[in-house]
Amino acid sequence: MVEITTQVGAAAQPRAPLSRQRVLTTAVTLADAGGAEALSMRRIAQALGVVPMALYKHVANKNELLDGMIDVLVGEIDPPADDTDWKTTIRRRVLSARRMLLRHPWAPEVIESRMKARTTPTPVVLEYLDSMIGIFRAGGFSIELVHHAMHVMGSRLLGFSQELFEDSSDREPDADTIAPEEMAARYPHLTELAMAVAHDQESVVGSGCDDQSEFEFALDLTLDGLERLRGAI
Amino acid sequence: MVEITTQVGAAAQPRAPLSRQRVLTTAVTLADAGGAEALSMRRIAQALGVVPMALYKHVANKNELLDGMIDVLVGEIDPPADDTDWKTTIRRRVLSARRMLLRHPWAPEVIESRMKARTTPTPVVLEYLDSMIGIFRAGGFSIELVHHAMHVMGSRLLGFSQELFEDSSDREPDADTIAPEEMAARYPHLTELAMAVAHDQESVVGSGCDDQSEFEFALDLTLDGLERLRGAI
DNA sequence: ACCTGAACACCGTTCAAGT
DNA sequence: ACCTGAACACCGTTCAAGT
Repeated sequence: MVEITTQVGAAAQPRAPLSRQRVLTTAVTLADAGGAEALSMRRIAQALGVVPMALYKHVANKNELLDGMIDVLVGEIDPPADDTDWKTTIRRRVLSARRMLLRHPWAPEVIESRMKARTTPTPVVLEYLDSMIGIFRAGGFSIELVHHAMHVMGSRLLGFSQELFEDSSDREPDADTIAPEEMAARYPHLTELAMAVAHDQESVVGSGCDDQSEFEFALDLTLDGLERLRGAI
Repeated sequence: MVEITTQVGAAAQPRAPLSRQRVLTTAVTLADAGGAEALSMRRIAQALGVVPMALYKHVANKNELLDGMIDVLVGEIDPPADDTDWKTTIRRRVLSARRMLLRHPWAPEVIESRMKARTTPTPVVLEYLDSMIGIFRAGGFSIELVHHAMHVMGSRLLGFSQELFEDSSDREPDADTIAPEEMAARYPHLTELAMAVAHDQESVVGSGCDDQSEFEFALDLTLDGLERLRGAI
């Protein structure tokens, strides 16, 4: 009964042989479905129909697996266009990174935790950063200003500077829900802002705040600020 | 033997009675020393000389404990000055938040993970955000622009927009160290930048990149950009 | 009524015993 | 030589048994 899957072929190999790539993409799929907390060596192995120890032939340990997953994500970011100005190229690429991130909401947390620990980013990430720097340089930025620019862009380079709070659906149940009138009394400014935003978009069904255009607003404010400094620093 | 610590006093109570505050500050101290991964209910209990289950009288579960720890950190941010303009007030407060964060390097990861999950931020965080919004409003910002501003500031409000990579000391050992000449060949732009930064600060002993001034550069670029829009939006 | 030890259902990773 | 089951040292949390 247990042997059913392997006894058919002459070579007696599992249907699709395990590979680093297959381990990584399975892990990404698992995280997409269940979040970062659903990622365990044991569960990945189970999803692949394999004993947990089999994974250790393809990744040294869990941290290396997480690094590999980040590489998979960076690979999903569109390559730079080479037929337009620096600003458009950077803008498109960052927005592509953001789209990637929306497909993998667990990524910021994992990237955050891994960037704290690693000695050097993986070659894939280095290549990506190098390419970004190259775009600024080709656009006429001094190396000093490029350095500032990379810091200013910060995590936006990888598609996020985290929204302080995710949208309201899909949350843990809230223990201490507060009455709206008490909310308004205690946090008057927050309430004013929430009402203004809601009123602004009364036609839209959603959360009352368009994260995408807010992201673009921040991105453009930053890019415009950098452009103003180009040549001056 | 086991009874030694409790049999002395008449009331037979542990030396310092457990309290939510003591649980939280102990957890913060533990994380400061060992990072986010060192934070376990069992270890916190051990540090308090208590059985793990005793913690559950003061926090509902680990997530609520993490939220409580974030509240402790927000409490460390200096209150706003009220004798100066909006820009100085925001700037000082954000820099105070950043100093808090430098004392607690595990915080961004924890904040990131908790903000993904919670329904509503804790009252302490809400109060902090409300106060920030109030400063912008008092500075003559329209509610629409304040909304944009809060998004633009993003995680910088809590003292971080994460440095993509931490400084080089205190890292995991690096498996695949690369030869400098191969580094230069593969990542020319990255190398140019690294060299320029190193040369820039040859007098300084440290990592060759002043994170503090880079943070301030990004902060000021953002604040200046917002000021330019004040009144226009 | 209160407290808590043991237990449950998990982890990542090691390692020796099996083929 | 290769593979892997069992084991180790952990988790967060439940719950019944003890006082």
